[in-house]
Amino acid sequence: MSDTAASDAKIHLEGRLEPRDGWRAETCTIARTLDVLRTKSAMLVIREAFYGAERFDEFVARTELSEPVVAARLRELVADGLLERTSYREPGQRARQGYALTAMGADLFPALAALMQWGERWLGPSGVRLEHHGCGAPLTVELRCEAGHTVASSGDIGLARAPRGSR
Amino acid sequence: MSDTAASDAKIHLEGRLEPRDGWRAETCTIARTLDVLRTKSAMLVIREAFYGAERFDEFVARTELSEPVVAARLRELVADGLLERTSYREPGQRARQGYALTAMGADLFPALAALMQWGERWLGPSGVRLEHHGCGAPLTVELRCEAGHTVASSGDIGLARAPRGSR
DNA sequence: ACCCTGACTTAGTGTTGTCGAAGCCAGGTA
DNA sequence: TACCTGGCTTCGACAACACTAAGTCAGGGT
Repeated sequence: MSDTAASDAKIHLEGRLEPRDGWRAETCTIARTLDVLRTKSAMLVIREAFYGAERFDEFVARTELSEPVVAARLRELVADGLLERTSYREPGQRARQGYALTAMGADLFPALAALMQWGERWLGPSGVRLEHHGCGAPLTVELRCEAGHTVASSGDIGLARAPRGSR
Repeated sequence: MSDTAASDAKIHLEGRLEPRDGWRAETCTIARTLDVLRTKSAMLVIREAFYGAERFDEFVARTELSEPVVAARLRELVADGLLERTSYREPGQRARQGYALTAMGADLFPALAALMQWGERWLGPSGVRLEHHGCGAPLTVELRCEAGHTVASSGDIGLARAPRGSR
């Protein structure tokens, strides 16, 4: 556990991310994001895409979901732009279809990694971990501000109205 | 968007996080984590806890969920150790109950922030953003390895069996 | 020409999540 | 003491999600 969390129990965002009110569900990015990742099964499909699954069967076997569910999720995720269809041909086989993450889908990686990190920390180790290719050091997800500070935990974070037109 | 993503479209974890097989659903941290965050409504409740909600009504009003659902999620999240009951008394009022994030719950912040960041990037801006208290600079979620490198995207990441007994 | 395999779809059914409306209880205020 | 408010719980109905089992279809191999 160490330094990061647990040093400050009972935080609930001091300063409270005040300007809550006035921007509700329609606006909220988290709600909108959860609408795209509709369900748990979608997350599992995406997880397997990261783990390298490409073919329908692989998704079915590895997610341990039923075929209809996998088919539905793949269709939706393609429609939403997280995955795209690819086709490939193994020698002596007919052309087959596969699925690959788009840039949009691949960019979910930090979120997946954050969930993974939380699970490792609080639900116990799983026996696998992410590491940086090349240097082999374990990966962590961190919050940093553009001024370069590493932000410890939810303590000193504020919610601000974004300056209009800023990305 | 800049440098981080989209520079490398169509990645699906090069190197493919190979050792997939042999560790399945029971083991997988992501699946276990999603079991705790059962449903979308649980995430919304946690989101509001971060935004400073403490009282039952606040959760109901702000999550826009029904009372029975909020009651059920709060009960479960308390049972799972993400929230804890508090009691407080406003002057001239009777003692009331509230809910606050525990260290375990608060530690989910990076995951929420990562989802938020993804949503802002790919689903369009919402008008709010997170910033570092004190310095006021916007926050980002980053993957870094312990050797200090910032890892661009899912490109150069590997999955390794964790050395036994490591945290 | 026939069979096989991969990639799905369709049909029927059970489970889980959510909702609105209403009810209940405890502690304060009037 | 009677009423009000916050914080729930109960009820009945509905929609979303998942599962099993079976069927379809296209292309290759034999």
